[in-house]
Amino acid sequence: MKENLLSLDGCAIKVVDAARVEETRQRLVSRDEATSLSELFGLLGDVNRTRILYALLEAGELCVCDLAATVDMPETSVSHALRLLRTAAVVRARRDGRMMFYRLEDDHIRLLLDLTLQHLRHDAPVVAKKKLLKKPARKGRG
Amino acid sequence: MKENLLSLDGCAIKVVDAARVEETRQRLVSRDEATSLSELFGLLGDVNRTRILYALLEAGELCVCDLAATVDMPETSVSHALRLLRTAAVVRARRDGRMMFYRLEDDHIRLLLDLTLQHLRHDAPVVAKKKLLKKPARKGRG
DNA sequence: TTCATATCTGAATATGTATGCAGATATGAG
DNA sequence: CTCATATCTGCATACATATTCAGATATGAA
Repeated sequence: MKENLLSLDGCAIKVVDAARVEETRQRLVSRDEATSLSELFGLLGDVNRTRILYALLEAGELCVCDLAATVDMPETSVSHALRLLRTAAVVRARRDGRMMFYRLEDDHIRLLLDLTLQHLRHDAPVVAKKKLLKKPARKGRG
Repeated sequence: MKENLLSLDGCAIKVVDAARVEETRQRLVSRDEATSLSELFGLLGDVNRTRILYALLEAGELCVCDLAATVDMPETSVSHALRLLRTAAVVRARRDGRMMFYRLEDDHIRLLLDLTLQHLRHDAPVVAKKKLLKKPARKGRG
């Protein structure tokens, strides 16, 4: 009999390795941190914002209209996207006359984008792209 | 007169630095790559999945029930989350008897999680958390 | 075989989010 | 001042996504 019961907020949950669960729970990121992390990731989880960010990674700094031209999107959409990214301190804005120039906020962001792109290019398609896999087709991945 | 016109798919868009736009467009990640990248980021853009991943980062390997206990979520929710992560090759599953053990797929993922957590902890709150800024309060920014 | 356990899956709904439009704001020129 | 340009913002809707439930599958035990 390996199973144990671990009581969490008054609700008993069956666990196998209670010690490891307890230890992991203590070292786990807090809910607030997890929320912040997921909000950051969520911002990158949109194709248009992603393209904007990688455009900035390549270009260094671009104004809204050039950014819109680069990623081929209406300026309004780019502006909406940039607002979210700016609010989350993923990009930084600088005004020059009537124009706003945007660039990535810091090297953490650049590294994050670069690392993920490397991951993608080395590890092949990340997502099946379709509506998940209709068939499990669990084969060559062992 | 600095402005130029750059024609893209038959639609003229005003740009400031046409050369930089053109160069950036050529070096920009493709749409397919951007889609894959954003899908990966999108997977991390959910608090529950984020907590699951950081739990795996701490624990190394956990079965579904221990994972559920660790992050304090119903097993069904954890299973749903794991399916998405598994499909995207973010986590890897191993069966042992009736149980499935999950761990992070590779070091890219570990590095990504670690880097982002460092970014968060060094750079303070990533997102304002509220409904964006209610007041523009555009004042001291000049 | 039958039963119990651990996990998975599909469907419904409820919530969140992106997109485009219309108008607002900010800056520079005259 | 007025006008034009560059960007921003709020709102509405259309789309996507998380969550939950009920039932399915897979494995082990008897």
